[in-house]
Amino acid sequence: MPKTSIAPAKFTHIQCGACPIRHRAVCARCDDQELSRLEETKYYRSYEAGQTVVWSGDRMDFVGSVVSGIATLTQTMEDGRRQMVGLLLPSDFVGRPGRETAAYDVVATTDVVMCCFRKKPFEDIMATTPHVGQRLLEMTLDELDAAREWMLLLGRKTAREKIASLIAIIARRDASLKLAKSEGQVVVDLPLTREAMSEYLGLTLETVSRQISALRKDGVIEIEGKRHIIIPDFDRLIEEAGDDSDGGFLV
Amino acid sequence: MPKTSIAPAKFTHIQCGACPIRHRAVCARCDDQELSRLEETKYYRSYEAGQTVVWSGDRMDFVGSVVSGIATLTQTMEDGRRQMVGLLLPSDFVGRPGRETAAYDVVATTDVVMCCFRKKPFEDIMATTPHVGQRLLEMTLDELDAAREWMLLLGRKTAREKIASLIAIIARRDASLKLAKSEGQVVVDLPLTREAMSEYLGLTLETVSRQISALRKDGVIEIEGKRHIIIPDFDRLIEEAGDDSDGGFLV
DNA sequence: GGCATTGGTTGATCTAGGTCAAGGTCTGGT
DNA sequence: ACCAGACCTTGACCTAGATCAACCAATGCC
Repeated sequence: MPKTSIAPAKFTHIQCGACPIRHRAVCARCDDQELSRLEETKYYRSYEAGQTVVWSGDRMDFVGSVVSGIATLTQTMEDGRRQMVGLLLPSDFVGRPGRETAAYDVVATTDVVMCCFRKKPFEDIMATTPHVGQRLLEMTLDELDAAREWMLLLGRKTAREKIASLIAIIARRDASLKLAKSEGQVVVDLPLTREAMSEYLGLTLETVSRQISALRKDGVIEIEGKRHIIIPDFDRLIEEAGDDSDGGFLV
Repeated sequence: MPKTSIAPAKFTHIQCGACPIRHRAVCARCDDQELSRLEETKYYRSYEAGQTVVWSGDRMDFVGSVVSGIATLTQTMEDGRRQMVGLLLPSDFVGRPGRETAAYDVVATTDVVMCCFRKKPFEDIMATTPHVGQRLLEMTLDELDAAREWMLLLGRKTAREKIASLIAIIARRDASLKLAKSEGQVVVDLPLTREAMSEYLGLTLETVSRQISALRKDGVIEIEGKRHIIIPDFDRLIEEAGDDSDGGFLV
């Protein structure tokens, strides 16, 4: 495609044309030259469920975003205590421009496809294309907000509130939500094992299991199988989560 | 001291000439025009210890950075449980470009001087001056890292480890460190009450008090008065903090 | 100087959640 | 069909930290 004159506000997305979710993607109004420079270095990688994408401390020479599946960022202490510090859903960004080595373990929780860019060219484009950096700033600020909400959860919520919060958080970001919500109830498929939930919430997996059972017994949620959850009354769940600010979403 | 000619390679900082700490400030290599645009909207505000700078949910039409003193970001649940989610030391940035209302209570823990810019002009400058956004991205990424370290602390560390971690964190950012370190021991003045510490750490203030006493009894720290702490062996403190990655600082 | 207030310590007791242990259920492989 | 292994649940018991309460030491105010 030949470069035409000054295009009228082209909204292009760095990651790729194929990535289904655009609204949170690293996006830019790039001209063709910029786009092609990125396209050159773009590539896809797939990971199987359970596979580690990068180990904390390892050299990480790419950045990217999750196209499909779910990955986590986790910190580990010497004695093995683990705390999840990031939950990466499709469209989320991975990697830090300007950093050499990974600061956290990145693990594929389900099968994951990622859209990657080698870091060096990406950084070059960031330096020359303000849009990219601006979008990245926006996304990083969102992540910081999420981290702070998460800190309240870790520091002050009870186990029951933590579980309710997690279910609400996942429900809010789950695509299935929009469909099911209109039918009066919210349905979620938990993409995490009980152990992963415990690492997210700062609990043991036994406590997670018990509190899920308790919420079921009290009618806050219904469970089919292990992972499929029906929320008959979302407001009730929010109440159980003890959320003050509900993330400004869906209430 | 009279102002001399145009300094070579102007590294100017948005916040102001007076702000003592420059390395973490929102900095830019601005030309004179850009600088003057910012100068126009710059102003200082002082707050007394204990005073609330902004309430969560309030309109916040400025951004700024801490010049002196210490402020905190805190989240509160309906029933009054409180969790600190940000500790703002001199040079730290406050406020989120692109957001209308404050998401957290901002409280001056000590007397605080802040260097502020009205948000609208600041955002305009961000849009036209890439350096500013780039610096802000860098700072936000640092904050995100700090938040994730904090999440590990909240989710997995024992009360004793939390206290040791907090002392280490403050010591690392304390200016007095450099002097004292060279003399073989590290000296810190805790800028927080026991209650503020408990809100930082997700503990009660009684537990904070007890664990500080315990660390003193075990010789990890020495205490003069209530707030003045001497760390005879910083490595020992780090060990007590259970830190895996020690923030890449001072070890 | 007396007294209230704020910030801190310490003790006694209670409990939410951790730990240890025994099963249960599902899935895939042979 | 049987088995192994991952994943989950539930029970019994224990402990770190919360809660409740008394008290101490500065500081500021009249």
